[in-house]
Amino acid sequence: MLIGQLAQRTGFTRDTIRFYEKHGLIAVPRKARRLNNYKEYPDEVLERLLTIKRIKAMGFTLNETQEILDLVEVDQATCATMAGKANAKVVAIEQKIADLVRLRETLRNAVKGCTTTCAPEANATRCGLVVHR
Amino acid sequence: MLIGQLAQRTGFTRDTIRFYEKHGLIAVPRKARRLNNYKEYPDEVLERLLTIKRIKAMGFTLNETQEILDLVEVDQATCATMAGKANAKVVAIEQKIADLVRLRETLRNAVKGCTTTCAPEANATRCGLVVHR
DNA sequence: TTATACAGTGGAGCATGGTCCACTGTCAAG
DNA sequence: CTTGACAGTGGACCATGCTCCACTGTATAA
Repeated sequence: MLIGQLAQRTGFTRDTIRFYEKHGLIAVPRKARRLNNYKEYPDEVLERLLTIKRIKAMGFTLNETQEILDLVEVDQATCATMAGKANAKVVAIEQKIADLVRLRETLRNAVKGCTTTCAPEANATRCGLVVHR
Repeated sequence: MLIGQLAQRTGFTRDTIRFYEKHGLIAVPRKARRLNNYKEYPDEVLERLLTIKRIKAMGFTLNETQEILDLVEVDQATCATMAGKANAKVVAIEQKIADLVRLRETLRNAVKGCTTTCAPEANATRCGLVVHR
């Protein structure tokens, strides 16, 4: 199928698909061209793009996605390997969540300190939200 | 003081300080040069950098930090304004946290589905972690 | 015939926040 | 007098993931 079809069926834009192609996440066989030089994408590319979509939706970067696809390529993407990668990602996500929660508390405390020590129209340089006390 | 001192006392590297200078977050008066052309940073710059540090630590981007500093500049950084910005940031952070929590659940479910339906050495294309079922 | 929508390529640009580099000048110690 | 640490400038480069652009070729319908 042509790239437009592929775009429609994967939800990726043509530009994105071409971007992935440039970066080696997908590839068209050199001979898969129509007479007019249009690329004829085989169905496996559609499958692969849907796979990329799935993996990306799980929070993996394009590089990580690439690695995973490489493992699939050489048939080394075992359940244990993939579960391990996914679990590592869970840990990373939990770290990020913890960081954000801490940040949120910092902000909340700053707001509290500000609203309890100064009037709304007062200059915020006095309440610790802008300047260190 | 010279940039080295400033770096030491703020924890920013010289490069970062110069980067901030290039981007207008700080500025040295055009005349604040020693005879040897070294910049003589007034104490206000030190204060300003520490302020930047504080604001950044609250999760604001450099652009947002810039905006806040601009408000301070024209004395419009009231407690209400600042508390409002901080609260908006809290909301944004909570959105991010919610996204990450959902992502974590997606991953956990994927792992669970994988580990319950296939043996560790099995090919992960069969368990939904790589390919849509 | 011409407008349009599609296809191809290569490369620039965006946001974010620095980091590093080359090349030059200055100053103090040994 | 040389060495080293510091200062200055301008600009390139990094990761991330696209997005857009120019320029060209092809297919189709009015």
